[in-house]
Amino acid sequence: MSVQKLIDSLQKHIALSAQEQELLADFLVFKIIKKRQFLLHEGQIAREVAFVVSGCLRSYSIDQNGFEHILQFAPTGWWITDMYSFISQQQNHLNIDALVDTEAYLLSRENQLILFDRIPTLERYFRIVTENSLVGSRQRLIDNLSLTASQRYGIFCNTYPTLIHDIPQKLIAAYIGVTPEFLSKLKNGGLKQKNLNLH
Amino acid sequence: MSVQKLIDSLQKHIALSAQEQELLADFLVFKIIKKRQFLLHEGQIAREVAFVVSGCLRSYSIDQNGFEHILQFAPTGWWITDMYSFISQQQNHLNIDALVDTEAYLLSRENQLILFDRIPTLERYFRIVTENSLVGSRQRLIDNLSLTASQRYGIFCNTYPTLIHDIPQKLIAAYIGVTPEFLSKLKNGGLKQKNLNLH
DNA sequence: GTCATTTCTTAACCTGGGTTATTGTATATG
DNA sequence: CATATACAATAACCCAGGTTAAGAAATGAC
Repeated sequence: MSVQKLIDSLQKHIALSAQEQELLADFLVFKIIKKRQFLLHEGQIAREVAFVVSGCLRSYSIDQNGFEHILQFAPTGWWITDMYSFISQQQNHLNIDALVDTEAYLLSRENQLILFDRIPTLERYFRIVTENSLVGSRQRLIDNLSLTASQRYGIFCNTYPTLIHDIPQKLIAAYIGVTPEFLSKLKNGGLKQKNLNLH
Repeated sequence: MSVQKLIDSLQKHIALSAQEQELLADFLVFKIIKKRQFLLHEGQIAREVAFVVSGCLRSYSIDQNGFEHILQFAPTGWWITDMYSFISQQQNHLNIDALVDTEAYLLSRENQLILFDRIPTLERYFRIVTENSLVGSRQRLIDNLSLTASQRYGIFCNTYPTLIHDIPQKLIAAYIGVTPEFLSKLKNGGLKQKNLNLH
């Protein structure tokens, strides 16, 4: 059973008894999201958070001019949702779809809060995961404020080494914050780049 | 006693018994940070998270070219730390200093983790606060990816209406991600701005 | 008050990255 | 296997925002 992958991920941070594992498993919903299918559409409410067992999801917003901006990639082992909508249960502004055929476990906010009362260490697990996400998000903010597009591309390649070959390049552009044309220029057009030292 | 301000903030999200309040208070350290004094220097370890009772702190990083980029302002009622360093207890990359004379309560990571075991609802409180911070950080990322400097300035004014008049304008520039010169041009130079509709 | 320091404004010029458009190349789908 | 459809590359031109510099205004220290 592939719930095990999720349990394994939890056990890296907390210990769960057999009973607790069962209880948790009862609250999870398994779902297959085919390539290009949506898990969440802008304007809906993000009732669930998803744990990716295989494949890859992404969350992104669409701006006034119709351009996509990718907030997060979620390969195997990652959690993904529209956090704003998930915690407030208000209309979201993000889309979440599958880059390839994907298997995931869904946990609704309602069930999550129930489980927090019954399994306190589960609340600890999500506290830790959220702390880590916050660190990642803030680091990316700093990178966007202080680095050139070329440096951000370098960091992307280090951070998601597997993704580079598996996803269309225009998605990488939408993540690092440039147009596909410019990323192409960066990679091939030679463009003089002074600083490529990553950390 | 000004611990009450902190307790009040907690009680918005969780309920604490009188005993729990006392226990918590025992683990807090009160500190005054004078204007321009540092709470944390790049290269140290962020042993504590700070709750601002009065005044205002900020966290920022300095890039390769010596430019400051502000990650967060923390006026009254906000928590602030270098989250990366705080949770990993590794060397941080942020500076935290006071924009005006500031009073704060400090809670060390060590004590925080002890309290999480003794007062489970406190872990809940920080889980919630961290979730909210993550939402804010991700929204700011999207804003930086999809909006013009002028729009970001508008959002800043809405988000921190009190700060605008209290802090030097160059700090606002360092937050929204432009040079002070360009922000000045934005405000005075007239510059044609098509879109100022905020949301 | 006076001198020094920091902040703000203005202006001329520069550049990283965007826009638009064309052509080429994979990948789907019938 | 042909033909849509999505993706990538290249190039000419454009602009938001950066750079440099120099003076004006505010703030602070004595």
